[in-house]
Amino acid sequence: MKTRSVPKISETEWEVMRVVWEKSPAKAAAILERLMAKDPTWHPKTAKTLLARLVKKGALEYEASGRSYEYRPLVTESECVRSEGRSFVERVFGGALKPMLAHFVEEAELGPEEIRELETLLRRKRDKK
Amino acid sequence: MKTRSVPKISETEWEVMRVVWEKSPAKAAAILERLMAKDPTWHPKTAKTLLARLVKKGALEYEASGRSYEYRPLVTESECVRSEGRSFVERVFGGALKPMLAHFVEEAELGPEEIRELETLLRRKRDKK
DNA sequence: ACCGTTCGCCTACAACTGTAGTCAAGCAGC
DNA sequence: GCTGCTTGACTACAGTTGTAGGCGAACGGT
Repeated sequence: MKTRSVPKISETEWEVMRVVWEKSPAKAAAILERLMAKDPTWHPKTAKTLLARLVKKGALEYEASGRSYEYRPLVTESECVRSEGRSFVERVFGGALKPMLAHFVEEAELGPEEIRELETLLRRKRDKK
Repeated sequence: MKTRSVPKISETEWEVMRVVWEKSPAKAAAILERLMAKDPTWHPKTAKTLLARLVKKGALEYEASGRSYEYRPLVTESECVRSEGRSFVERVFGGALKPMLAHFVEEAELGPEEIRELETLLRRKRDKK
């Protein structure tokens, strides 16, 4: 699996990307609407600029559809999540995964339900190994 | 515990901060030396600039010691880790902790040793709850 | 006392970010 | 067919980040 390098998605751009992943393919207007639903302070122009930048970065592509564009992702959410995750662990924990997991397990507000799910994941991981 | 807002530490600044946390209090020269030990491409001037910026941001303070400065952190590593962690989960997972943990458990290269430690953490978490 | 070395201070500068305004072209209704 | 709203293209602009250069003061050796 060739990890064709994922473009670096900035903080605000992630917000946009998450909408596009969710509703792809989506028109700018629809994306904006969704963004504003979550956070009414979004300005149309700002969203537009970000879409354009994401296209330039190669994170999105568009296809003209009548008067407007339909955007769709060029990178998958998991790719980006993996990439951001790696960079995060690298930056904050110097690459050490276990301390990172330990930290979050401590921090997290997890219900017993979720804890059990994670335990299952770990067990499977251990066995499969 | 008043979460006096942690200044935003950038990618490269984290590298510097990790050294300072490790060796505090430390003179610029010592910090630079440590940085170069890990990555010889560090330029003295660059490190200096970052130290100054971190001071301006309120992440470090210094105290004159003879001809040079001794730097020491004004924010603890855990504070910063918590803060970065929150922002990361927010940005990439929309705030959902469990999916985040699940992701890393899947991704991670963990030895059976480490898996057991994590299982223990989870168990304790569950019982204590 | 002089000179090179060391430091910190200020400056530079391009790329990237967040945030938004201007402009021109086109479709939509009157 | 003309007018106005929609939409994308281009422009703006300050703040942050990565990377470093120049300058002047002080230190340390000769």
